[in-house]
Amino acid sequence: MNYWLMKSEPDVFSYDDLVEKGKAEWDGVRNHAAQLNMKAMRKGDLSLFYHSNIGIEAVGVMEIVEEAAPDSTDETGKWIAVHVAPKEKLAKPVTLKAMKADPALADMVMLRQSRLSVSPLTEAQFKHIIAMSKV
DNA sequence: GCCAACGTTGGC
DNA sequence: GCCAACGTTGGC
Repeated sequence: MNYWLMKSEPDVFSYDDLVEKGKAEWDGVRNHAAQLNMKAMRKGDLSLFYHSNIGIEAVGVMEIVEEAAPDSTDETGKWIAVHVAPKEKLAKPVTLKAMKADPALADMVMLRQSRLSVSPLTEAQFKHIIAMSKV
């Protein structure tokens, strides 16, 4: 099982929007590194849902329910998307500030490459962030 | 194939 | 609104 972190601007698509829909295509990713990460996703993998720009914090956990398939919003046929479903809303959001301040997360890919919209997490990083959300 | 110019993302 | 990081485009 692998762990991921995926970003969305909440005024476009928020975690609550995902909860309302029940299941959604994670489309519109137009970056090769992010695409590679999505291709590596397997059914049952878990991902943090991170709100960029507004909130700037991890707010929930979602599950990959369908592996990479053509992005329905893409007409060129070059890009893929995965489908996700909400799993658990974090009791308390974990802010970027808190993640940056925590030495246990110093190697997080997202912290090192802030513009990457889909990035991997180690199991330890994932569990650490979940623990932070429960304090 | 290199690199300058430009556009976009995302945090502050 | 600004700026850093970084991806893309286009001229050579």
